[in-house]
Amino acid sequence: MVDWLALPPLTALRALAALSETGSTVAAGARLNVSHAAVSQQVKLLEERLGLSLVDRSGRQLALSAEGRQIADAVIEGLSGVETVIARLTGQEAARPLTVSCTPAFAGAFLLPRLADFQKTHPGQSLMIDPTATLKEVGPGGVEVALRYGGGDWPGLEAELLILTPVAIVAAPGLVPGDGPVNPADLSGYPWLQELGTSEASDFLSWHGARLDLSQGVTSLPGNMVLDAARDGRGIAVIARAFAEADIAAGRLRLLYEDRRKKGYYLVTRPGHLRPVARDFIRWVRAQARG
Amino acid sequence: MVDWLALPPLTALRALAALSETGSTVAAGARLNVSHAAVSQQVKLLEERLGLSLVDRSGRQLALSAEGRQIADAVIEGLSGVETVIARLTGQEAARPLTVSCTPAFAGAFLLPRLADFQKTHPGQSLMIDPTATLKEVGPGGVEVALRYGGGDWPGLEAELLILTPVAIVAAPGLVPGDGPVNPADLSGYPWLQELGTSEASDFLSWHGARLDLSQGVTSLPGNMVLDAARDGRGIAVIARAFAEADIAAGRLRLLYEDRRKKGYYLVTRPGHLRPVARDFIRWVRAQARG
DNA sequence: CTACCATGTAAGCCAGACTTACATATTCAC
DNA sequence: GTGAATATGTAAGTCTGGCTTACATGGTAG
Repeated sequence: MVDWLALPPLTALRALAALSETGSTVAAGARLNVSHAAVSQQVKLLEERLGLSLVDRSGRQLALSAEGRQIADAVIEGLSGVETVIARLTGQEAARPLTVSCTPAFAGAFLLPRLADFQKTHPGQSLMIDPTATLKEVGPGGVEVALRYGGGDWPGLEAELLILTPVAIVAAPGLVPGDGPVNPADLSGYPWLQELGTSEASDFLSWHGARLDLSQGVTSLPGNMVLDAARDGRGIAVIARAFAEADIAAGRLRLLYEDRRKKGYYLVTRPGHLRPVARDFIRWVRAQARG
Repeated sequence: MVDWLALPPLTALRALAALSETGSTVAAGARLNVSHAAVSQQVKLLEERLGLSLVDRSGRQLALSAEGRQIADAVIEGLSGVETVIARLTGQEAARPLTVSCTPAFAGAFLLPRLADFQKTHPGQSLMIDPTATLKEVGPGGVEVALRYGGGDWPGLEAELLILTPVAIVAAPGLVPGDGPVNPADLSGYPWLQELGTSEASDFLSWHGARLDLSQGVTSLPGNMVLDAARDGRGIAVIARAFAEADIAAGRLRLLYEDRRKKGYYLVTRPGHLRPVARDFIRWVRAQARG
């Protein structure tokens, strides 16, 4: 147990150590990036504090006394250990790939198609994508950035809105003819489509399930196959509107209903420091979302 | 080789270490005698500096991350080593007897008769007397204080005049009758007396030797026997005047000649810090010399 | 003798370290 | 549920330890 209050000023110990390494106040000052006078005064203060003679001043050049040397050696050894640990940790951290957690929908629709650009604009930075339907634990040493769909209110985490996009119900015009919004409760007798392994649609369905006619079943399909099946008129799709936007605009899909809740894709991080690679990634994702 | 400039602020490292020991900014602050806010800010600065997340802030109470713990452990270990060395050195130094070097004449005439008083007024302090005719090396770890006879100009050392006392030539009035000063060259046919093992008289004799009649020889006697022999008329004594002062005043010895050179007994130390026991001793000797 | 270099000291400056005040969140007891 | 206690963070102001600057002294080399 170190008695912190009894320990002499660390600045003075450091000055003695640098003097020990160099044998000169001028050189020690250069090492510490201070003037020789600062070193001289710190060492003198240390002598007074400890009641020891740490320096032999009988010659023109200073020499450390036996006591001075012992203390300086201990300081150098101690702080050398600290330096080593820090170098190891910051080195590890710098080299470790960034782990990004996101839904498979987002990975497939947004991230993977753009990954080559990130790698081109950020050479040497590596990325690991952890595709999960649920929010993974976010924090140092694991998932550092999550791209999640939701309302942005994850407790203990910081969330920055990336793309505001509600869940939408869409269908091919041929399947559900007509114009304008439809009350979801009126959509009966249709098969439903959702994306396999994501939470966006299933959250919506579990929220609205009591009010929908799901008697014809809900089919879960992976990735873009939901959109394909919807366009082909094989069912009503529940999907994040952003992903259906192009088809809606082109008239291939009709927007039947849009969820009122403000939901979207967020950049989610844990409060605390982010590594440079994480910060780079966040900046890049922002730019990509802005398009 | 520690890269001093790359090392983070030692104050911040210390704050992290104290936080690691306590798990609370408030308790760490108490340990360091600073406010909790100081600890909080230092740790945060350290995180920013290193680009690492050192603390897990997800709960009410702080917990160190794996990295934070590693660094804190290294700091504690390193400074604990420094603390141990310092404790050992200051402990040793405090307990080590003070070594005082002086001429046998001074030891016999001044120091030893008074030693009981020093020991009475400074319980627990121990003294070692190193009686030598010549000036011993003065410095930390060895002779810390010397009581020397001379002109006070020892290079590289600090000298404080204690007793100004020239060398004197004295003799019993019966041996050398008369009154007033005598030219030393006129003292021929007499045997001479000096103190054995001291430098005061022998320095004088070697300085004046060419001008004195030493044909009847120079007898070296220990300690007070010089004064005894002089009083008995067995020879002319060369001695520091201070030691013959009482006999001169009482008329037992006649002052024949007094050296012009300003010489005396000096407290001699090496520049640098003195241990408390050395400082106590010096203070005491001063008081004793003042009478 | 001059120039250069090393160290020490004193005095003034100033930025890092700290305090203080306030805010927010959590926990506990009633 | 409410209020009190406790923990941490943040911002802004304070202050003092650490530093710079200027000067002095001493040693060395040419």
